[in-house]
Amino acid sequence: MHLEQQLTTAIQQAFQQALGLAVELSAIALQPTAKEFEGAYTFVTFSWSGRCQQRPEAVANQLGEWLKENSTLVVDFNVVKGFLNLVIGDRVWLTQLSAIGADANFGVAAPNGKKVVIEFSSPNTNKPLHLGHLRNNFLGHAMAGIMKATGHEVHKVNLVNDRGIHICKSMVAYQQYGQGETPETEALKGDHFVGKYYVKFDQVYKEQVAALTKALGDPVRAAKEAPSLLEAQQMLRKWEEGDKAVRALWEMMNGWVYQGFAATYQQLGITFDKTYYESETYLLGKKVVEEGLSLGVFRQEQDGSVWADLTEEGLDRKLVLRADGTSVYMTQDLGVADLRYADYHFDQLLYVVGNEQDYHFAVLFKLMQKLGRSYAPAMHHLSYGMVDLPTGKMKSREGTVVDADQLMEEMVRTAAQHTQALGKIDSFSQEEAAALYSMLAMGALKYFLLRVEAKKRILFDPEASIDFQGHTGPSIQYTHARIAAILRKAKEQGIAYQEGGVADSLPLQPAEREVIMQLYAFPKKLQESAEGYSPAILAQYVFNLAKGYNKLYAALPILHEKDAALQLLRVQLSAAVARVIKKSMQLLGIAVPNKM
RNA sequence: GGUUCCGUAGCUCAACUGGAUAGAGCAGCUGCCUUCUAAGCAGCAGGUUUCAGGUUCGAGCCCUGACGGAAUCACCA
Repeated sequence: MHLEQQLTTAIQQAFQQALGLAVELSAIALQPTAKEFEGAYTFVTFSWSGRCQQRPEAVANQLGEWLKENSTLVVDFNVVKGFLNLVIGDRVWLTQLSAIGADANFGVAAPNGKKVVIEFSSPNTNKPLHLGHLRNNFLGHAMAGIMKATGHEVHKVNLVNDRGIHICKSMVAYQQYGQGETPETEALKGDHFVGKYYVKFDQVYKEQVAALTKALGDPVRAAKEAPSLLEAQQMLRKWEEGDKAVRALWEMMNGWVYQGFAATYQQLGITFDKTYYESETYLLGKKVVEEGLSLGVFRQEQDGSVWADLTEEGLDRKLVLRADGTSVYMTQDLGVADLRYADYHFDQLLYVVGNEQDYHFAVLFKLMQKLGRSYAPAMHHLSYGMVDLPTGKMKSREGTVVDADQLMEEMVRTAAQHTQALGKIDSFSQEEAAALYSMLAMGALKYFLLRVEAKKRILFDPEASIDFQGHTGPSIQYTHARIAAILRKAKEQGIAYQEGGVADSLPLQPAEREVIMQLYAFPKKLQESAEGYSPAILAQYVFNLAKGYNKLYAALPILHEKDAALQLLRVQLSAAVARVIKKSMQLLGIAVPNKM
């Protein structure tokens, strides 16, 4: 049984025996003891003072006495005001370390039979990925790992936004200005090649609007009637009609983009179990709209448009079908939700989408509920803040974006410079070195984006490059490499260690105890991370673990320890830390090296 | 204007869901590599947690109201 459970049960008994009070187990909460006091767990007695008719200190003292006397876990206690600090015996911690070592899958929960679908990435096929997309991808991928490790059956799905007016804009621009160019002739990655025309369209469009505004004296009309826009709209209609030439152009350009995306995903280390395309799903919602009409959930206006009225729920009126019968975003999402459920019968459906769509999802979930979908409560929006620049929001059309491919390239270069300057990997082949640079670059980037709580916006200053020192991915990766070196040497020196079988009668140094406690907290942190849909919790955890280990590393000899039993213990402890660091980072989507 | 989210050290972020003297990293300053990887460790300095009230034994966290920032409220996606 878990230590904390054992302790709360013991405290329950202590209340009964020492104070004659029957207390519910769920009412007893423990917290970690603050660093400046002795002890591992703290029970706060202020709120019990009334029920016990005694001062908090008195309650704490009596509970403490009883626990020290009767609990095998508690070897000592101290009371500060209403805080009862419980000291757990070293034997207990060593036993736990032994158990951690013996469990090859420590922290990973057994399958719980719950099915989770995580939708993330969902790129548009008219432009390359930028830093904001990276946050989405990393969050989705990390959540998938975390949910899997907490026992869920996880399905990662991508819904590619491959149709619509924005795609047609790139197509129009290419048709007019492309002159037979291809990614090959221009030596450009496919997504960047297509993105170039999306930007080109916007330039042309703006010039036309400006000219037209002068001619008409009406900026609103000009914005709607600019020839390039009309062409794009015309192209969208042709696309929907299935016009052969338009479809061929569309397929060719999307094909280029997919090639580019494949390379980017490859470098990101991100994969999907299934990819959906909007071009195949955008019509699905129309049936749901009809169903909603017959149920009275939606209402049709004179002009034929269909609306949902959510004013009673504190939301607004929302369009679900245009007057001309074509779909809007919401129409599509209604249909796709049903499709997801039909495909997976999920217990949870997680949408990783930016907070600019908070309202959209609030409406979507409410509508699914009103439509009587049993799975409506299982839908959740993992909303995250934008990645902003000092100059404001990133805008693809205006070219004010931090391009993902370019950023990764720069970071790989920086990683290479750092590594070469330190000169610790001279024995590496070119390929090995390149793999390491990439691993470190991605570690820095991913950790940078994952360590911040999802809902907060991130400010990224392109002038100040992402660090490789301090509270960063590479510093955690470094800790792993350090331990790996120790373990290699231990083997060379013939120190035969098994991770289980830790001697339980050794005295522990504070640094060792601290690290064991941190290791022990891993499953709990993982659980919190999953329940809170928060990779940041795991990211913070693994940094603290690495920091705790580095402290130990600086304070105590490991292989140089003369006492064989202590030496063995420290090697075993090191091995366990390496394993948990590796696992945590892996769940976050970050690889760790054995040498750097 | 309505709704939602955010506001913590010069900067970037934590704070175990209401607990003890609010902690890390970066930047600045001081030390530590002829013992295991210095991408590390030890230390100094840095705070009226935006402000004003309230609830509570106890508030960065909960409530009310200001102030500042962001998103959204489209027959856009």
